[in-house]
Amino acid sequence: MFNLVKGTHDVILSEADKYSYIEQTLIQVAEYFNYKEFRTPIMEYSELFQRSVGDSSDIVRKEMYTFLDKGDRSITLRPELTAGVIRSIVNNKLLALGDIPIKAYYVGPCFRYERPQQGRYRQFNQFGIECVGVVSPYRDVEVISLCYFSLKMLGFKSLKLVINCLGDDESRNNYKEVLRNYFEKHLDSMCGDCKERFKLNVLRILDCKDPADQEIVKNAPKIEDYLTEKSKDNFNKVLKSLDELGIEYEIDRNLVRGLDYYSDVVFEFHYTSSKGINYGALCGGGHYNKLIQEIGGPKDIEGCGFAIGIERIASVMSDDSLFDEIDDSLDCYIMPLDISYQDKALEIATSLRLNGYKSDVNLEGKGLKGMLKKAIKLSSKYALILGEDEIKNNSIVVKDLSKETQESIELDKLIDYLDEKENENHSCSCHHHEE
RNA sequence: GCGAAAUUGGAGAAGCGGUUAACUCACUUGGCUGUGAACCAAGCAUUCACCGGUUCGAUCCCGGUAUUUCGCCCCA
Repeated sequence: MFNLVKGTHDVILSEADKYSYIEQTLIQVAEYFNYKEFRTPIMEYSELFQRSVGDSSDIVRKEMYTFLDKGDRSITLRPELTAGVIRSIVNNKLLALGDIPIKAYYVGPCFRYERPQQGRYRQFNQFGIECVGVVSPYRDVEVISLCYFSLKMLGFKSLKLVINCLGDDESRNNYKEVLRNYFEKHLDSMCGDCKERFKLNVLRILDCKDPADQEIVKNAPKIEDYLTEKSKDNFNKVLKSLDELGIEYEIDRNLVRGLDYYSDVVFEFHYTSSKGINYGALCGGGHYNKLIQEIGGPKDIEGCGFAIGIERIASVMSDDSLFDEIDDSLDCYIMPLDISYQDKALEIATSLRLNGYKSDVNLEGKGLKGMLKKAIKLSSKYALILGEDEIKNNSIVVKDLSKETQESIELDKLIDYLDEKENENHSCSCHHHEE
């Protein structure tokens, strides 16, 4: 027996159904917003992530699966999908076609060397979108609302949007300098991580959870006082538009997010269940001004996107019972009572399948009782019994497992019979609804 | 990377330094030779994550390894 590699998990059976359901729902919403699918490689050159995600991020510093291939090239299993998608947009010169904006959605596995926990794995799946070529703050609103509707579609009721504005380059550079001056005075009393953050990316000190440091952060200069007019104006437009869309938000001036490429609008959606359990952030994203250029694309093209962890969503949805019953029932279960009838049973199954009936055949040769049990276990609507008499008369017994009735039907008329029964069922149930 | 706990059949799960590893469910077979339940009978862990140590003897105690879970860190 082999153990799973630490932090990996099998997604199988009903768990796989859940994942499909989540992904299909997300894809559907993205397509309604006119986003197109992008599938990029799982491996990229390491430098791509160093440049985009940023050397100061924890992802690059300690969480990447990086290795040398046989040609001594440094390869990394993607820790997130934005960088690869942007690279692909740049490499394929999509921006040169003047088709701005490029609206991309993506789903797939990502890899981070982290401590695994419930709903958090080293190989995990992300869904996300990127809108590249953003020239209006309302694009940011579109991205946020797409995210919001996706979560609503999945059944999350009480969502809270947490939002902040990091400003454009000019705003941020001004602000960073002021912050550096401020924190420099307090640095001695701050935690080791913060000392490191001070050197790498001073903004991330704002995120620190250490209570003592939070006190210092409280009195730190605020980004809102250093935003350029343009950044401030854009952010206000975004907020106003969110009001109009009825998306409730809370401004958190310390929301920074761990990836270095964000600028201007950054956001997260937080969820609290009806039972009052706070699950924290379900997804996050934001706007980026320089990322495209950083990856070798044209200057002054901006983008916006967000990503959702499928594992995290599935874990929260399971915990909060947000999954509807997923129907994996069977229409027909064919039970040949003797192995010599198995080929006939397969023939019947094929005909049923071609006519749209999800069918399975018992080829394990149990007794009739055992086969019936199996049919029930598979939650089949009908059990089709094929025995000596039926073979002789070229017929089959159709047993309705919910009604506990059965009839012997000529094989030629089997499909017609089932069609009729299905119609009856439908009209029957419709009748009930009308009354 | 740091700290803590856990790991017993297909599943849930008791158990104790000493040879039948309880109980429940599921499953298999038969009673019932072509019909779902119930009942009855029998079967279902040469083994308690793995490796080593202590011991006359280890599922139990000790050490190591693996994985999982929780917290930190972090992230979405």
